[in-house]
Amino acid sequence: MEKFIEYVLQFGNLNKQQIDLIKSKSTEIELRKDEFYWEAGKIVRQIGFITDGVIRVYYYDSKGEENTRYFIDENLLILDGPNSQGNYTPSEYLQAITGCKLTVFYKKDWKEISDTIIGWENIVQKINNKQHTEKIERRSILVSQDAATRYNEFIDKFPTLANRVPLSYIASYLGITQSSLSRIRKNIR
Amino acid sequence: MEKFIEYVLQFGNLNKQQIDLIKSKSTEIELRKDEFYWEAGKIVRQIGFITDGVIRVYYYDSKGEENTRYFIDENLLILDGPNSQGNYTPSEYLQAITGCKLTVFYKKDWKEISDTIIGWENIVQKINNKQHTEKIERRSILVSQDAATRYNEFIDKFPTLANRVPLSYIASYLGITQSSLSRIRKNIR
DNA sequence: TTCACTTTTTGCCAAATGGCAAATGGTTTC
DNA sequence: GAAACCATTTGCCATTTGGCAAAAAGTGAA
Repeated sequence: MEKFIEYVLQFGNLNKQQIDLIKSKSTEIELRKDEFYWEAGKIVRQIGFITDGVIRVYYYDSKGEENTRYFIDENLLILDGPNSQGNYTPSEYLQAITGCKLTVFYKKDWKEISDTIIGWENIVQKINNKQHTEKIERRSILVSQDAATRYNEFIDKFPTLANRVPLSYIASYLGITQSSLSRIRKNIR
Repeated sequence: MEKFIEYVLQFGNLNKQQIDLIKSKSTEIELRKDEFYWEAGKIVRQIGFITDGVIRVYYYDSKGEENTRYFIDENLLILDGPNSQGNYTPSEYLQAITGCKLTVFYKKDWKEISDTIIGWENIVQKINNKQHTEKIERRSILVSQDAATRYNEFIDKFPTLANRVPLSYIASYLGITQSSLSRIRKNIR
């Protein structure tokens, strides 16, 4: 919980009363390895903030191939549809690839926070924009560099992940086959 | 101008008075081919909406190579920093690659619209989120598919562009060399 | 038209990557 | 420990892509 507050305070000020409101509406949950946070086609009922662990976001492309779009790690706010109102049904899967801890807010409570705290929407928007920008920048690297460089970028960004998650996930994120990734790792050794 | 109003109305309702306010604050500008809309390092002073033409977004990577991050075409709202407030200095270049027409709003006027029209920020946020999502999805395709497929996606998305802009821009967007792209086009013919 | 300049295509070869299958290594279950 | 199962590495070869330079095609100015 504290992690979430601390994170939010980077984007705007909150007084004690407001912080208490947020705390009172939050719930801590844990996901076991391989458990899903979202599943494509199922309505999303909560807003989540990852405090520990890593989640993998993937989808199925037009050929039915599974594609890892990105990994999301600590200090990331998982909003849902455009503005977290109404029902949202994602087309992606969000799966915990390590044990994860999240601070979550049910839609109704989130709305109450929005309605009560002036400036809350603005803060959330700032966070959302920052996250989007980072995602696009990371994706850009994945397009313009060769596979070994892409893998190194991945290692820089997720140093603890390289040896903890299936190679196939990483390969799919980098846009190469598992065999190629295995050979790249061999060369680095 | 009408194009902008029409676009905005897809995301929320506005009454005549509100529409008139927006119209009164807008300016139409044109960019000649190759002219810059943004330049890295220069403060952005306006919010723009493209009604005609195509703009290329590029940056220089750590090796000093120019990389085309994406093309933006009609009906795209070019916001600046997280919430279009204060001064924002981009690290990207936005260059018109065809003649372009834009509806623009100066920061001060944009703020007045925000302050006057209740729900405006919400509409803008919806637009922004939609645009971000589309960008990420397009980038995803660029990572997971082979070069010919990527080029076909590009043609689908920007059918009029293929023969109007330098090959090097397209190649850089697709993450391949110009020679490779030339060969891919040869195979398609 | 001719010249100068830029963009695109092509040839050649090296390097990177994919596809497939077998071998190896690790983990879990009984 | 043995067997079954899954993940990773490796070999082999075909295909794709890159790097470089020259040729060809296109463009604009005089």
